[in-house]
Amino acid sequence: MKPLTIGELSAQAGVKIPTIRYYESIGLLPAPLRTDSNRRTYDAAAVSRLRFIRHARELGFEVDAIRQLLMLADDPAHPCGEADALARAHLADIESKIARLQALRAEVRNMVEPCPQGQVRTCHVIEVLADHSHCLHDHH
Amino acid sequence: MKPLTIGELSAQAGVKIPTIRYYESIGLLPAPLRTDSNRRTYDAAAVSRLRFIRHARELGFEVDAIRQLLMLADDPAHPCGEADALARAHLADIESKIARLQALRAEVRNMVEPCPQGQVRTCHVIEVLADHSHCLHDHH
DNA sequence: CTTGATCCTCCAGTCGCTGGAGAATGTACG
DNA sequence: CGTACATTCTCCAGCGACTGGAGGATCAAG
Repeated sequence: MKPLTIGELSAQAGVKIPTIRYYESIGLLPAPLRTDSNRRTYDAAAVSRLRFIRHARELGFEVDAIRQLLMLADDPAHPCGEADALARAHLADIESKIARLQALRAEVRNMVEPCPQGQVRTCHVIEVLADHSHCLHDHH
Repeated sequence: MKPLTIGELSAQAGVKIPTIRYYESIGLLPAPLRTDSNRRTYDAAAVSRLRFIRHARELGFEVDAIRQLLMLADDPAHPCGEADALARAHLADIESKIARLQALRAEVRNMVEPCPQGQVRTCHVIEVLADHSHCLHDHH
């Protein structure tokens, strides 16, 4: 197969060119071969790897977690438990984010709803922000 | 009232000292008076303002939004609609974040659950990440 | 008077990119 | 073959919202 330019890799994987170079610089992508004129050349494996990275990023995995997942993926004989543990930790993280955002939504709703569209002097939004005791919860 | 040091302000408002200086540098907090030996001195109004900022940050408002809210709060005769609009925009943002995280949670659950604890070769986590087509949705 | 806490400024780092400058190539058209 | 334009290269700076360290000055207590 003929090798790909960075632009083609970018198009095929859906990742911007500067981001590809950034991933290389932090060691997520291996440094590719270069042409005589110093341009990066990629093969199909690079497309897969970059898609893997992109997908994991879209799912909210941090770069360090992706680094571990890639190492695991590179070793097919490796027991699955570690990848599973990473994903489960990520799931727990997502769930706590959801819970916090839901509490937050309740606060902000409480802030917005009784606003009588008057002046700032009597505005519930400003008042709530100025005084924490108007909050539904105080754990934040 | 006797003025506060930056450390006292920090303790009373629950905001770290470097963060206070940072807020001053970006114009969220006005530059305070200084002692003869160049130390910052604050009054009770600074505590309120900083608490307002902290509270808004905890509720996830961005600094730019807080800047606007502060200007509104500083002008009691101002109509309430703008503060309300800011809060409502923020509410919509929170709701979309929750929706995205819930979709994400479904993906990651789908990734984790059927994992038979075998080897990476057959690991669902790795497989899903490597191939987007295993996803429940493809809008991400 | 000494010790340790607090404060000052400045600068660099965090994370995950993003984009610009300026130079060197590659490609397409006439 | 020349010219124009697209693409790529490296390096560096910036985003947001802090955080922390270095190195020095000053304060408060014993």
